Amino acid sequence: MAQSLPKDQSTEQRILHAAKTVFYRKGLGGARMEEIAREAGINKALLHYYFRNKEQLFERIFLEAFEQLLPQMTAILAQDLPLEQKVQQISDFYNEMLLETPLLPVFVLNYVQSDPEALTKRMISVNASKLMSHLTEQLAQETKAGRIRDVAPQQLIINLLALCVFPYAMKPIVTRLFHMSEDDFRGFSESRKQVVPEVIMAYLKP
Amino acid sequence: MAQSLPKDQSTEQRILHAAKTVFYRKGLGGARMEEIAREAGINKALLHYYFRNKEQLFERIFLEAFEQLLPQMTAILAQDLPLEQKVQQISDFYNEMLLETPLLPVFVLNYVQSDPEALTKRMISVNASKLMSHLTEQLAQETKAGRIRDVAPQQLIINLLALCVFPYAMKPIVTRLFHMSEDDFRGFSESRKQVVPEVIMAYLKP
DNA sequence: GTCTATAATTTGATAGAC
DNA sequence: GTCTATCAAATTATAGAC
Repeated sequence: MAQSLPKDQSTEQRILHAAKTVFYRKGLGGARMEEIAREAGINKALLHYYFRNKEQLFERIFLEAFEQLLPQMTAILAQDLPLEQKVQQISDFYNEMLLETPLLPVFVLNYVQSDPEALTKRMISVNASKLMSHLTEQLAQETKAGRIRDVAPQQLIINLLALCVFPYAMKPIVTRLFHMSEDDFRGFSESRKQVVPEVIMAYLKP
Repeated sequence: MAQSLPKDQSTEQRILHAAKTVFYRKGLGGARMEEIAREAGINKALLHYYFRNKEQLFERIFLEAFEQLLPQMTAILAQDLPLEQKVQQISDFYNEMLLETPLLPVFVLNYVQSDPEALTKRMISVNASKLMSHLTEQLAQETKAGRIRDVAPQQLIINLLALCVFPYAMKPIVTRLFHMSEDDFRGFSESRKQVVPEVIMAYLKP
């Protein structure tokens, strides 16, 4: 615990940061403990001293990543706000977060796809029942008031998530396809903040 | 299971099919040659007899997968058709193809993300210049004619691809989130064929 | 073409000194 | 807490018989 460096990160913190870097890029199967250790500036033995094994270290990284993906959207949707504001908040949140962590979506999706029990064994219940009923009710009200047309809540959620997340999942392809520099992509990301709500609200327009 | 069937697939075909199954699910790093051999009903030695090493086998699978992702859309967009029909064709194509091969998107995206040179070293030029100029012109015409509003071609392409592909990239999460059976998901996929063009055309509406 | 057996590496994990 | 050295298991790849 007693770390000599006052302002520097603790060894555990550096390990977690290194693990994130390597796991995000290579996945569980492709990542090497050796590489994580090197990235953290230590050796394998010390890595195993902090985290008994690879699985345990991965678990830590994966859960934190997953938490940033779905729950954030459900949290915003659960608020008591006009629909349009929710959509804007979600768009802002994802586009800002994923500009900083563009590897996160594919990292999560890849592991979920590779391990059929990735979600079940962690009781990631994705407690959507309450959320869905809340959203369904809000949509019904807005529809009744004639402010939006009648659409399925599931389709809305999927569309919203797709428009927010997918551009980052394909970042390497997007940048190559459109000959974007890192700066270009930042501008693109910024523009998505407006485009996503535009698309969603146009879709909802009566 | 002796494979003495005359019209049955050749050994090479069965290997490729097995490799697809395993690579799609586990990725390059997570896949085991042993598992591919078992899936193909042969042993490792014979696997190496047909494909010298893992990389070479993977290359074959990856390139075929990538070809199904982007080029199909560009091919449809390059046709001489009204915009709305193109969008519908693209929606139909992806939703039908990905219902059968839902693991494909994450497989491709994961490898592209894991290897920074995945695209460059294969001169996957993604020759979009010609496509982009063609699409840009069509959008300009439709805009001038007052049939659609003025939107950036890049945003349109990304939106279209996101709406088509992302639901399958998140299939495990979607099914869990909405408590869908395989049959439910088939219905969901079918409904996407209409939803995607609805969203896109609403976005384009003046 | 297909197999068994085995070589050659890689890699996750541990032992033990400091 | 951190390191060096090393083990044990897993995994890719090859040799050689049939």
